[in-house]
Amino acid sequence: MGTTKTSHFTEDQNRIAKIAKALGHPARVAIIEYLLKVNTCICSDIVDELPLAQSTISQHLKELKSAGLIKGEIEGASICYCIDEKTFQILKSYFSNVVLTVNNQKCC
Amino acid sequence: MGTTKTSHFTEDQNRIAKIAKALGHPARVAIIEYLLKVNTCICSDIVDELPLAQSTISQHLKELKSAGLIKGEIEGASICYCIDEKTFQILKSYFSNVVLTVNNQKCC
DNA sequence: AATATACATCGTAATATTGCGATGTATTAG
DNA sequence: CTAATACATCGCAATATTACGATGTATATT
Repeated sequence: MGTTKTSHFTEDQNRIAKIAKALGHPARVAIIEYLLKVNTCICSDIVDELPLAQSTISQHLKELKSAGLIKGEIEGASICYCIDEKTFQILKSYFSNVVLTVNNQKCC
Repeated sequence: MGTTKTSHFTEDQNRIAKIAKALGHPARVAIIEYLLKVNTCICSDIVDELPLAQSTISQHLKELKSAGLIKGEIEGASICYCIDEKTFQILKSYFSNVVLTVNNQKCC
């Protein structure tokens, strides 16, 4: 027990769940919002920005990257992280669709 | 340790994180999609639909409700659950905004 | 009143997440 | 070559999540 029964759900449901899960932590939301604010790709600045240890930030970045929410590119000694637009587009479409569908139905 | 440092982040970041976290499980995504499909509010049907025990479904519904993603209304002996449009509207707006902001910036 | 239906909650086992310090690896600076 | 900078990864402790069966509570049926 304790393990999510991934295989019982559709690929799409698992995909959305994985992306949502990656955003399911305030630090990771904060990282995304920071990346949006600074326009350009930044990396170790995030460690200065957030009240978390470097190793913790690194872990969060790993999760965001693995969910496709950010991209990272080696730039000399440091790594340039930035928003991965495609995945956010998926979220936008997904929720736009949900709202559209809900609009056409009455609720309890 | 092991606890999220909620207090270090903005209310908004915690709110988005909580909603995203609630969607961060394929079973809960499946529940939302099921509710979208059946148009009307349903309840114990979800137990028949998903390969999970009744107690597990009940827990998932509790999380979805606490995040504001669904509403539940007592209807005799059963409870009528349905999508809470407002929260999905928040998500739609949030991600629309992200996509808009990203569009105006170049990346690595 | 007794039973059935529809949930919610409790207890608990297995596993995952969060966070940190310490350590490892690669690039850059001197 | 050495030291510094910029990360990633490891190992651990604390806590949270997932899932289930068992049990509790409320309404509905007989």
